[in-house]
Amino acid sequence: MVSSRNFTVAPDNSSKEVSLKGDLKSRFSNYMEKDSVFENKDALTTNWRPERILHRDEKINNLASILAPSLKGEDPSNVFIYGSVGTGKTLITKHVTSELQDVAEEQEVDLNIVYINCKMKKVADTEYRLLAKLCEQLGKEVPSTGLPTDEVYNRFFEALQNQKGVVIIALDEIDALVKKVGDEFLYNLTRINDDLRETKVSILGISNDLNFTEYMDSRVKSSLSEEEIIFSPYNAIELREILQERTERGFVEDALVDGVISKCSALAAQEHGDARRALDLIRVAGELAERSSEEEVRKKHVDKAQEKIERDRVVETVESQPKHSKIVLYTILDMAEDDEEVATGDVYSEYKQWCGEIDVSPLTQRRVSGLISELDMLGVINANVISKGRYGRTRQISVDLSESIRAQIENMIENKFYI
DNA sequence: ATTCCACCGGAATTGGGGGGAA
DNA sequence: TTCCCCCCAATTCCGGTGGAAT
Repeated sequence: MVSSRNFTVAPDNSSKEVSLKGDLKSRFSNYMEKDSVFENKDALTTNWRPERILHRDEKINNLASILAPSLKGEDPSNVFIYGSVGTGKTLITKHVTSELQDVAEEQEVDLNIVYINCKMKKVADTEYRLLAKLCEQLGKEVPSTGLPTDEVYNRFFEALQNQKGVVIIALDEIDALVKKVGDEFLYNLTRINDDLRETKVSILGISNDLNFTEYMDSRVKSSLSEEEIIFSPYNAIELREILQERTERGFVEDALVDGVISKCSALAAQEHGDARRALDLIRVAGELAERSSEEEVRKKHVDKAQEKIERDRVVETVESQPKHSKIVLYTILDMAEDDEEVATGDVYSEYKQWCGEIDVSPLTQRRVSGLISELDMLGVINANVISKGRYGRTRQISVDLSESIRAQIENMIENKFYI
């Protein structure tokens, strides 16, 4: 703040600044005047709610009819929605619940719908935080830490008692939370109705994992999946229609060269029929076209977009890893350069060497082993446990990153540790 | 059919940092 | 201030285990 004030007031060498400012100004105004390929970029993001939702009529009706009893003050059955990423689960849930809410308001029915994404880091990714978030949504603030979980649970209960009517709790990405903290909280949630008088709670769980029920206690399973809706992936044709619809809103006319939409849908269809991916591809392709001052989005931009999305994803995940994870990754990158595949033990001894050089005390092998499997799950490296018979079992670690991504990561880590 | 390596991976625990409430 | 809580990385302990070698 201080420095910016100094900068604008500085009286001397003003000529330099003026011209600099002028440059910047003209650059900004150029930017403003330049014909954008985008008409409304929001329409190309996943949280945009299109007025027409394609290829999901059946699911919408299905969910609507399950939740409808709430308008009569009856508690709807608990629902479980399954489907892999980008199949429209969240979109449909938000759509149906907001319509439901509107009708409830018109009819003056007591209905409260709470939507929480359980994967939100530091927000709803533990039992405590989920309950705290639920309280908050029901209008009862709870400190973000400090209290015993029981206490938060009590406050949540009180908040519910003050609601009256039906409360629908939508828990998105619930599989991630259960895998992390177990299913006990769900058991409590499903049984909460037994103790409530005026309020009725029903739960709408959304899971990316189709085999998720296996992680749950059978009692929880049966009460939670009174109703189930399964979302199957979109095929390439459906994806194309969805993109067609969105791009009409998102891009200016004729901004897309023929075949660009098909290309995006085909690529996304290959990757499990993921509509989110398709949208990301075409949006980023547009951004790249715009950045290189072109007025049309071409197929080459889609290729670049795919590379950029992957690079951003990897760089971002690596950046958010703890210190030692980065060091471990660095040693793996270094070793896998000449050796195709490396074993955990090799990585560990090399890792200890690095730690010595940069004056960091090394972690145990157990921990490093854990870090390696985390990096594997994050899709940064590949690791498979194999048996070398007489010579033990270990992970076979390999790196399958494009040269540019790899270089960028190595650079980032080197800068961080002055290697 | 056994042996036995070089780890894997679950579980329990710790320790330091977040923060209540009284 | 004291005592309690939660969170997360990390440690300690330890019971497995696939399959080449014997």
